[in-house]
Amino acid sequence: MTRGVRLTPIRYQVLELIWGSHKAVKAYDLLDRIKPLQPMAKPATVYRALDFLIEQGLIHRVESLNAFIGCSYSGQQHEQLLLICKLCHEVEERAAEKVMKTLAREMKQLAFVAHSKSIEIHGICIKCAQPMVNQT
Amino acid sequence: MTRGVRLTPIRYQVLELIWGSHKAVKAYDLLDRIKPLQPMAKPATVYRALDFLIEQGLIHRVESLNAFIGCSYSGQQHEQLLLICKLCHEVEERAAEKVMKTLAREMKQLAFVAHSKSIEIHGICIKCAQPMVNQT
DNA sequence: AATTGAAATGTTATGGTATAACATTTCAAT
DNA sequence: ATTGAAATGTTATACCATAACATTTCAATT
Repeated sequence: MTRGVRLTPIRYQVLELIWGSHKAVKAYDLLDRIKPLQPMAKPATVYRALDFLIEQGLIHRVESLNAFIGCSYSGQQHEQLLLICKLCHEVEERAAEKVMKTLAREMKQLAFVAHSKSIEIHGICIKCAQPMVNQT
Repeated sequence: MTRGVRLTPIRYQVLELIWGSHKAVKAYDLLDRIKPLQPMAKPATVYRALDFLIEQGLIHRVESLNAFIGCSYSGQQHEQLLLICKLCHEVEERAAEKVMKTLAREMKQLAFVAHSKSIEIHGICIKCAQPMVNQT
């Protein structure tokens, strides 16, 4: 039986597109952008690749945007929060260990067994806030 | 100019339906369920009511479910996390002040100005875990 | 009581997101 | 060469959400 995980051309192309953007990417935008490479591509093509990449921990789904972002800590731990800038739309991933620890303590206290977490913060990133400061 | 906020029949009916459920409710389910009361109702009818109720802080959108849940702390603070049980599908809202404080500290350190937060934890709630324990 | 203007609702249409179901192909292990 | 699971192709459809414009409601004003 084959046991190796296969990063096929389609999957790789989707991954490249996602990793090439610091903004979250939408499934149908991905579809448009892989069509030149994979003229046969249809929604299912993209969604299957996305499912695979998420399973492998190579990308994350951004629930509040219905979009996808490359994982900055691939292979490592899998607790992170996402900082989503309303201005530049860039998404930053942070491990935020203290937050996660506090959260874990809280869950334990409530006897809630967490399987997965979606922590998404919308606001203004430092790069977008800085220029405003300079306009004194 | 009218300044009072108006909880019209449609809005009230939608709110009642959402508050009557401990599970997150989908927009089109709401549509089906208000149709007996409001035969004219269409998707926009429901989505407008939902927008209003969210603005007023009476309900929350559950991003990871594309669904809506009543707010347990209406009118008060508005930092909360949602615990979503995979088994019974009930959603519990928690203020989790320690978590929020830790998160605020983290945001400050990163100079990220948070406007809104979506913190959704999927797992098994205490009520659903308990029965398993009893099956010794 | 009539006027008025904003808020709310009615209505039609469409766009965006995602998956089910079944057919076919690929590919590594045998 | 065979084979069987994984991947992909293909068609269809379901689900989620909003745009745009028409009409109605209703409280404040005249």
